[in-house]
Amino acid sequence: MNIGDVASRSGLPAKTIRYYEDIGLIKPHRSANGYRCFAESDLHKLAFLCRARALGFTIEDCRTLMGLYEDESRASADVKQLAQEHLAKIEGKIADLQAMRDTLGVLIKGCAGDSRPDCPILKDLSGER
Amino acid sequence: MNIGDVASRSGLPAKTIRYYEDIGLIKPHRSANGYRCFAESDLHKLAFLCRARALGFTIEDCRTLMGLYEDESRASADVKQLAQEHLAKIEGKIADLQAMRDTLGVLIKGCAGDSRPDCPILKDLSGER
DNA sequence: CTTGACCTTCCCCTGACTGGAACCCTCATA
DNA sequence: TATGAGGGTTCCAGTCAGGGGAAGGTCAAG
Repeated sequence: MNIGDVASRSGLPAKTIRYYEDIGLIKPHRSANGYRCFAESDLHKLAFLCRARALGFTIEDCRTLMGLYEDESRASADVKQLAQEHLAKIEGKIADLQAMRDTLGVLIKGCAGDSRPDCPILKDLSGER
Repeated sequence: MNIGDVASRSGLPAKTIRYYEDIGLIKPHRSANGYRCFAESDLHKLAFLCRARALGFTIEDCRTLMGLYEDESRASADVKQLAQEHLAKIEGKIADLQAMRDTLGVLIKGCAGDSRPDCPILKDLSGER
């Protein structure tokens, strides 16, 4: 398969696939004309990466996960720990964003949103209370 | 004030303050020795920026917000609209992260987390069902 | 033979900083 | 007077995960 084929079948842009080769996540062969030549196993890896990235794992996490996936003698505890640490980070981000949302919601609610200049949003940002 | 003073009083690292000058958000004067020389109004702006960034506004949003803050004839509707657009983005991010959290939570729950290799997390990532 | 779709490498760009090197300024102390 | 600590300055490079686009090679169809 050429890169366009694996791109459409894996759901990843060709640019991203080249980048993943660059950083050593996949190692496709080359045809005589210099084109990358992807095996089914490469496609499988790319789909794996696509799903892991969609779950928010970093590239380095993905590298580790692929290593665990290919290691027949892995312990599921190692995978679970990685996933739990990632989950904790996601929950931290959610909490941060929710705090922003709550503050912003209050400010927006208090703002008339008309043609007058008086605005509690700017008042808050400027430190007035 | 020197940069160290405004850094501790505004809550922003000195590096960040230099960066904000670089991109034109603030324009401190210079002393004879070449040091940046900050007025109270600069400190006020930096604190404004610090709070706006903490609410997740982008630098470009902050630039707009500062402009509105300094424009005595602004309409609060303009501020409100910016804030509402930002709120919508935050809510989108929260929804994305919650979806990740939920999926990840299910996978983690199903993983024994012991020394055996069998792992539903890897199974899911690899596309098996 | 040409056209258009595909592929290649290469380099720069993103946001919002952060780290570090190399150097300058000021003040207190030995 | 030398020196050392603790400010400050500029500039360069790196972060993360790719995206955009240029310049050029390859291939199948008409």
